[in-house]
Amino acid sequence: MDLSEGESKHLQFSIAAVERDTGIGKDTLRVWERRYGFPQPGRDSFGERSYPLLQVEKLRIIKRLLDAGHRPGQVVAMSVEQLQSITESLLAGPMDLARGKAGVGELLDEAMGLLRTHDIDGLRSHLHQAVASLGVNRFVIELLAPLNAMVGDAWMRAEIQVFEEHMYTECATVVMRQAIHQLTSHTAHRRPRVLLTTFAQEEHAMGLLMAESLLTLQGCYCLPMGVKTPLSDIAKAVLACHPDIVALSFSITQNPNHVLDGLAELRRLLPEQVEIWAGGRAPVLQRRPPTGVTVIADLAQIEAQVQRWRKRKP
Amino acid sequence: MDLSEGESKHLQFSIAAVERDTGIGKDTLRVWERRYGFPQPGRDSFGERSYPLLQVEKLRIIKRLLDAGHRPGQVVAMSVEQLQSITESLLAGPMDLARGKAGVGELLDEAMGLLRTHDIDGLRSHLHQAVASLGVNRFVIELLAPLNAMVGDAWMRAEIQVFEEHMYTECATVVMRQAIHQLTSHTAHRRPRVLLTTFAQEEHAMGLLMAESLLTLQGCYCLPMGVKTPLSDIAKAVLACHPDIVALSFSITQNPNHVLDGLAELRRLLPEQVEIWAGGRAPVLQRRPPTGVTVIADLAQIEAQVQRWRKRKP
DNA sequence: TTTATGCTATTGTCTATGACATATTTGCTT
DNA sequence: AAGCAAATATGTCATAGACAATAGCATAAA
Repeated sequence: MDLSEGESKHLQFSIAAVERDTGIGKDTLRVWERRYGFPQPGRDSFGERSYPLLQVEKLRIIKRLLDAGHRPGQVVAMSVEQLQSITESLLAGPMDLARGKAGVGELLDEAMGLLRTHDIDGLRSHLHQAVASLGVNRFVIELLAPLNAMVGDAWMRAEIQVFEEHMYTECATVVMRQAIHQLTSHTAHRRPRVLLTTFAQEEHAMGLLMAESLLTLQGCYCLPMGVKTPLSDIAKAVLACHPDIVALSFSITQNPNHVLDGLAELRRLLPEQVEIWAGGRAPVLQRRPPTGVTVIADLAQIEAQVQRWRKRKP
Repeated sequence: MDLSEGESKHLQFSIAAVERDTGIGKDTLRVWERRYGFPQPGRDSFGERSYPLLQVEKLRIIKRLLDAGHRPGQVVAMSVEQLQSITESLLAGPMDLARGKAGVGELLDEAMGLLRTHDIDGLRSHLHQAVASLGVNRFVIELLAPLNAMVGDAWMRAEIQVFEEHMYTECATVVMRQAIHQLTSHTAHRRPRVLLTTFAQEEHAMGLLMAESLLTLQGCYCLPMGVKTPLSDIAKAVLACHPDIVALSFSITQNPNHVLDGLAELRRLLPEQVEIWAGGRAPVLQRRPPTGVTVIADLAQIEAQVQRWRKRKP
C-alpha cells in the first residue's frame, strides 16, 4: 500500500520550511535526527527530508521548552504527552502576584479578556483610557508592566498564540508611542541625557518604551536608538551624542552570561563619567549585580535614580 | 559564540557573521569560493574561515548587484574597481529619479545631512514639518520611501554606522506612528480590512508603517501585527480576524527563494477569497511574480489596488 | 551554608565534497 | 522573429566527522 500518493494532501515540509517555521537551523535538525532519533522525516522522491506536520508541531513545542531553559537532550526524545505535561508544570508559576494591587487588577483582567477575544480596537481604547485615568506613571508601572509579564508568561506556556502576542505588542506600542509623544517637551537641553537601547541579541522593545516614558516624565532628554545595537555601535553613539547615561533593557529570555559579559565589556568601552543603567526582567541582574553598572530593579526606581543623578551633578 | 566585537577589532569575520552582514547564505559563500575563487577567506587557529573586512565589503557590493539583476558568474570574480563602475552606472538612474521631483530632492539631501551630523531633534522636526507641508501621501511616497532606500543603500555600502541607521529608523518610526495616529478614524467598519505583517525572517518595520499610513488614508481598516510572524500564525490570525487582505512587506535583503516559497505556502494556507498583497524592495517580486498574489510594485499603487478591490466587492 | 574550581557531557556549528533540481542562456530550426 | 531543445549556471541538500563553547555536577575551600 502506498501512503505517499494517496495522502498527498497531508502537509509535508522541506528542511528549509521547517527551519523557517520553527526557527531551528538546518544543521541542528540534522544533528538532532542523528543523535536523538527525532525528528524522523521521511524522504521525498529526490531523497530529501520531508517532515510531516505532526513532527513540525512537536518541534514547535520543543522550541518553546528550549527557550524556557530546558536542554535538548532531555526533551527532544520525549513523547508529545511528556512534553505537554512539562509545559503544564511551567503553568504552576506565580500569576496572582501582579493582581494584588487594588483596583488595577480588574483593568488587567479586562485587558487580557479583550486580547483573548481578539478585540484589538477594544484593547487599544481600553489602554488609552487607562493612560488618561491613571496617568502615565501609574499606567506604566501598575498596569502595563504586569500586563507585559502576564502576556510573556502566557506565551511561554502556550496559552496564547504568537499572533495574539504580536497584536498585543502592536497595541501597547501604539499607546506608549502616543503617550511619549504627548509628554515630550521641546526644550532640548534637559538633563540628564539618556541614550536608550538594547544589546544585539535583544528583540523586545516594550521595556525601552516604558523606560523612555518614565524618563521623559522626569524631564530627562531621551535618545532612543531602538533594539539590537551591537556593543561597538553603542560606544560610537556615545561618542557622537555624549549622553550622561546609557540605559539598557533586558528581557527574561537573555542568556545570563551574555548579559554580564556584555555589560562588563561596555563598561570598558565607555568613558567613566557615563553611567550605565540596566533594567528589565532578566533575573541575573538582581542575583549577580555587575560592577560599574546601576541596576534598575524596578521601573518605579527610575524616579529615585534620576534624582540621585541630579544631586550628584550640579 | 557571538563575538562580533572581537571580530570587528581584528577586522575578521566568521562565516556566520558574514551571512548575517551580507545576507548571503553559508552554503553559497562556500560554493562561490569553490567555483569562482572568491571570497578567499583565511583560516583561524581552528581551521575555520576568517573573512577580512575588505572581502566582506566587496561581498556587500556584489549582493547589491545581484539584487539589481546581475548574475554571480559575471560579478563574483570581478575586481572591486569593475564592481564600482557597474554600481555607479546602476546608481545614476533611480537616485536622480527620486531627486528629480521638484523641491523634494532638497528635503532628501537635508535629511541625510541632519542624519550625518547626528542632529536627531533636527531630523525629527524636519520630517514632522515635511508631513505637514507635503501631506501624508506625498511625504511617504516622495520623501520617506526614497530616504529609506538611500539609508539602506548607504548601510549596504557601509557608508553609515549601524547606530546612525538605528537613529534614523527610530526617528522615522516616531514620525510615521504620529502621522498614522492622526489619520486613524474611529469608525470601525471600514473596508477592506487589511492585516499587515511580515514573514518570520523580516526585521524591517518601516515598509509596514508606510503601507499602513497609505491604507488608512484610503479609508481601509488596518490590523497591524508587527514584524516576524510565522506563516502558521498568519493563517491563525486570518481565521481569528477575517481580514479581506493580508499585506506583506519584503525588504531587499530577503532571500528570493524564501520569499517565493513562503508566499506559495501562505496562498495554500489561506482561504481563496482572502487576497495576498506583497510589496517592498525585494526584487524577486517583480522579476518572478508569484501566482495568486497581488504584487504592489510601488507604494503609489496602493490607492489603485484599493479602488480595484472596492469595485470587485459590492 | 555558600562560593570557587575543575572535570565531563552536551550541543551547536563548522568542515569537505558530491549530487542534482531549477533557472537562465545559448544555439538551432522553423 | 519566434519557438524549442540543449547546455550552463546556481543554490540547496546530503553525508559524516571534528571540535569549541556551554552547562551541569562533583569536589574542595571559605
